[in-house]
Amino acid sequence: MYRTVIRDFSLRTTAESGQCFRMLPAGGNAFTVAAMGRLLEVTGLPGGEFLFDCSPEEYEGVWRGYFDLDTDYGRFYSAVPPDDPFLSRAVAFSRGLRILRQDPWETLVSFILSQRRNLPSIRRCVENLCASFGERRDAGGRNFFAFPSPEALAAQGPERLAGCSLGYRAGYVHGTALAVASGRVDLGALAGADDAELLRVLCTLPGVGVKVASCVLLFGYHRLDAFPVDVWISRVEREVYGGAFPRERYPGFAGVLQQCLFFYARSGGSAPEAC
DNA sequence: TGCCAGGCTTCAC
DNA sequence: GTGAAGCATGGC
Repeated sequence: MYRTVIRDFSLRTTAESGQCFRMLPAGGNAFTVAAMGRLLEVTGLPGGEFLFDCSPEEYEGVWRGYFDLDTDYGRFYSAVPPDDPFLSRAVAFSRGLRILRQDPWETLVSFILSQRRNLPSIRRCVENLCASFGERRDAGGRNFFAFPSPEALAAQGPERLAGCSLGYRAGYVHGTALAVASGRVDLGALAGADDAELLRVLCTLPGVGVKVASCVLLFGYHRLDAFPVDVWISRVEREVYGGAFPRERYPGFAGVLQQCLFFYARSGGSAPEAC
């Protein structure tokens, strides 16, 4: 067990913001996280304290980085100008949200699955994939399934993947798994590419367009300039910003604000009449 | 029951 | 180059 105080961190907001699909409520203020081939339970305590059910070494070596706890998010939020009341409300509503440093492969497949689905449905698909083709692991007496490797998914036919309720996306996942498992696309080497090159290469994968690739940049490669535009953000841009969100005003962290806007919009946030 | 969901691909034009 | 249709399935 490891107990520590963390500023500007909300488990619930981070878990429910739609950036990850295996961070689930575990009763009270606790959440379980399956990531990086590990299972973790985190509990929010009074006074900004958090209890991690892992050793101090694992916290320092794995989870501190995964939750991006060394980044000062207060700096991002305080940069929001008062002349943008909608964004100000979105940021206040999303306080404590952090952009997780997720595995690029898991992020890539998860967001291929996300197209034309809602969050509960995506979570179910991801869990189906893990239970069917992921490696069974034991975490201190609790069993869970790691996210399946590219090789494991490439070895399945699309029809077997479709058995996980992937629908027409089964072919996309299979084709992408083949490209990664064969080495045609090297997700590790792409960590050294600039944003434009990374986006370009990801868009060569089946089922990956600009939106999915942008999500992989933001959530899998921690490129905080990436700004995925989905149906919710598109709606906000159209109804609040007259066409396009001024992302150029927020160099280096527009993606953080995108996630706040997405979370706020999905939660029912709407523009005031004055906007 | 019907609409919609963190879109992408294909095919006219 | 651009716009529209088609796509599988589940949640609400």
